[in-house]
Amino acid sequence: FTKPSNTEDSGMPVSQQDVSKWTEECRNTQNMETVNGEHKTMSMDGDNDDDDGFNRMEENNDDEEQGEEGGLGEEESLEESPKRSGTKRKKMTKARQQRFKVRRIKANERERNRMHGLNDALESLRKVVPCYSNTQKLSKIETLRLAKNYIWALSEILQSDESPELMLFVQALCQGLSQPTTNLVAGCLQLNPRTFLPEQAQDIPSQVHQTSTASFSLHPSYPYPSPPYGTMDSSHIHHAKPHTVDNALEPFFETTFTDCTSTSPRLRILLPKH
DNA sequence: TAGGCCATCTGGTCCT
DNA sequence: AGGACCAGATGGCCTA
Repeated sequence: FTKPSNTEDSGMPVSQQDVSKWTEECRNTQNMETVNGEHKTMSMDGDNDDDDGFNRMEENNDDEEQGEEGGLGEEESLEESPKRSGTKRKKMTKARQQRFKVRRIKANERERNRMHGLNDALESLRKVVPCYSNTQKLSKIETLRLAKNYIWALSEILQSDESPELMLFVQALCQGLSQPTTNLVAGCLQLNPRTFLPEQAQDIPSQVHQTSTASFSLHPSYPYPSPPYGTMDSSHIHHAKPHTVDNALEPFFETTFTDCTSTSPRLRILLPKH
């Protein structure tokens, strides 16, 4: 996290005392916008007419006659169509300004905590998805995509009586993933990504597809758009370290991944005991 | 330097 | 009224 430039060394307020501290700081530094000419608050409409909360708070400190009118929700009348024009703007008393600041700071803290919780959950997901690595962390989007593929692949296994083809299992795992993540998966499984990438599908012997009982061919209702994101970062190939016993897949397989290089290997799935 | 990823702030909306 | 959730905006960091 990089704190706003005008917060200097105070850091972000994370506690109640920080709230009051930062509130005072905001009062002294006008707002986050132009103290040093660098850090601007967001103006969604781009009109830059000090229509955001902090600026609203600063504009009418001397106006006390407006009254409370029932609280903070009215600092901006929603039914006022020209509310962004800057012509009609509710003026705020000092008390309302102060409450607005505190409320916003508290909301920011809640939002931070919420996102931290989300990230924690994502990290937990990374650990149970194939190819967990402390050094080469999957991005959020790739983690979600891989998890989705993983769930789908495992569900296919459950519906099948026979153990799946490793190659097709990995192929299913990597559907829709970026090249770097595919390489990472391959590295974790000690496979050559060329052997299962969709564009190299013709390299796979046809009998591999046909002998597969747990078909991991593309799911009919399973769109796999080419990832428009991410660079085809070859560094992932270099950084990808083959995982063996500490891999997240290990609990599900009897064999280690060093066995995966054998011809047409079959996975032996250990289904969870109920 | 551009692009990807990320954390944070923010305002809006919905729900309790 | 206040909290949760969401999406847009912004800027920092990293890497090719």
